[in-house]
Amino acid sequence: MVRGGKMDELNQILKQRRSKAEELVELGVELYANNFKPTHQVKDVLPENPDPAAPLPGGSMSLAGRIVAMRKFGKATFLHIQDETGRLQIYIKQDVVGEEVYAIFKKLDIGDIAGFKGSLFRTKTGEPTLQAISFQPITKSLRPLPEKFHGLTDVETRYRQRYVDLIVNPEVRDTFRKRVEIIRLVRDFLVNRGFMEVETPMMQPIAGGATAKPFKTHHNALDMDLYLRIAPELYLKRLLVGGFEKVFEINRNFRNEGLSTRHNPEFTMLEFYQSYATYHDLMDLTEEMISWIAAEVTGSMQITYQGEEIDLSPPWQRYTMEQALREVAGIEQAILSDPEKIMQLARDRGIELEATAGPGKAKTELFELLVEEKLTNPTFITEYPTEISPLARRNKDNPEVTDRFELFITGREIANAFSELNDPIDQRQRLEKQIAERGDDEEIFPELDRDFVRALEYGMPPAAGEGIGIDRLVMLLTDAPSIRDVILFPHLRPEKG
RNA sequence: GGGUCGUUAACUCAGUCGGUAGAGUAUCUGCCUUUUAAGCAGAGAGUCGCGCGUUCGAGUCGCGCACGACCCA
Repeated sequence: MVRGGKMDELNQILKQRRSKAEELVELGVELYANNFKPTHQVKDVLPENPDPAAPLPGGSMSLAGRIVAMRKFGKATFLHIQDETGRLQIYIKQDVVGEEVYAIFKKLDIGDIAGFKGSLFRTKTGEPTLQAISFQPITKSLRPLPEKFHGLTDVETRYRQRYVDLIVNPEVRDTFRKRVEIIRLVRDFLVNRGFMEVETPMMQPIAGGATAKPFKTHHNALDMDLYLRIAPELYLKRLLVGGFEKVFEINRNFRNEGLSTRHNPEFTMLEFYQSYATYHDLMDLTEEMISWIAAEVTGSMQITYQGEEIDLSPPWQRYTMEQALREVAGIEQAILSDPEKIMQLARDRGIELEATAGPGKAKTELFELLVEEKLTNPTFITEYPTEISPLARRNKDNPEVTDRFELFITGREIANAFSELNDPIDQRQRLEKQIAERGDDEEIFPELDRDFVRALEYGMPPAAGEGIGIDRLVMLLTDAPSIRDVILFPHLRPEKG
């Protein structure tokens, strides 16, 4: 839906607001003043105790905020202002502020930002209220806010004009506060365990570390193509070679693929790497980190996601992929053990296997089809086939699988981790094999990252690394149905086509 | 990419069988000094997403397009 733009110039309400603004100027009011200094925020003056008898802070105070509701009674008005910390009722009446000041006040609109000075009292319903002795218009609003009762619900407008969404929908503000808190907690958790936060290139000459289509861009001065990174992995491992033993990065990745309730083209990823650790160590760490964050953010390790009860208290279920196919999907071991039979089963289920695909690929596809969505409570899946895990270390006892896990919660992949492959010769062969098998899609794996292999040749300590999709974690902990609800400005097509 | 649904006033939504475009909130005017979805009386406000077609006549029917949501790939 196309809204805004030149049509608005004709709109009655906008005209009225502009003419009110002119009237205020004629009365000597500065429409966009910047000299009001609030002494308090709403949270400072409201008692934590909702008891209507709780004592209120005394004395004179001044607060600023956006006017979000107004009830006018001729010569007196009740209004609510909203600042970052909450809403406060204000009572302003003519015989206190004087006729001239009150006449100016009457020209304010819902949506304007204003400052009020006064002292607190309780109304007869017990609501803490600022009795204004003076006020100052601070910022004139030329556009009306959405209706007070239903608010703004149109999702398109909410995403396009997130600023309006944030003004009128307190739960949206809460979600993004929680997002910030979750990221801070992740950071605290890792820093407290001796991890060092680093920044690695967002623009890379070779977009490696994952299998995805990258965005392409161009550096003019160097006259070279660059790719927005699809993962920081290969750079973080270079740092392990360099001698930093525990590193992490929380930053954006970019993937040039479809959009959905779980995919935004740019999304936030945590990746961390720990030298001398294995993927088993990271399962323990992940359990501890996510359950702790959940308790900090939601107050409990038992959460509800879209009506489903999720128990995040450790220990979490751990299955090998074969176990999951057996226990959750009910596939017989005789089939799982037979490469021909498992590939046939995959084809029978409608999975298209490329000529180069082996039984590992078939198992992975069957897992995604039959098991993933059933993993509601946190579940680690281990022993991913080597053929789909080019960067992971082979299992010592069974080279067909890797020392890798993925974590699923609410049927969605939340984390992916493995003991890192640090044998440069094996690494080179596996990357070359993957490039050879990439098919006709040349945008994926454009070429071998020779410098990465060279780094491994200097010797990378044994390490385990993990990626956690921060957006999905935030969705889980804020009960958000769509990734767009946890990204402030999600990607949308332009308004005017 | 495919399917389904949606797009009407600033916001939230009605709109019957194809026959003058509706409500609540918001806005404006008047009354109103403890209200809180304040109240009472009155008023103004529309490119019915865009285009083409069918028809005497289209918000309504058909086709196309745009944007969005959900499902599928």
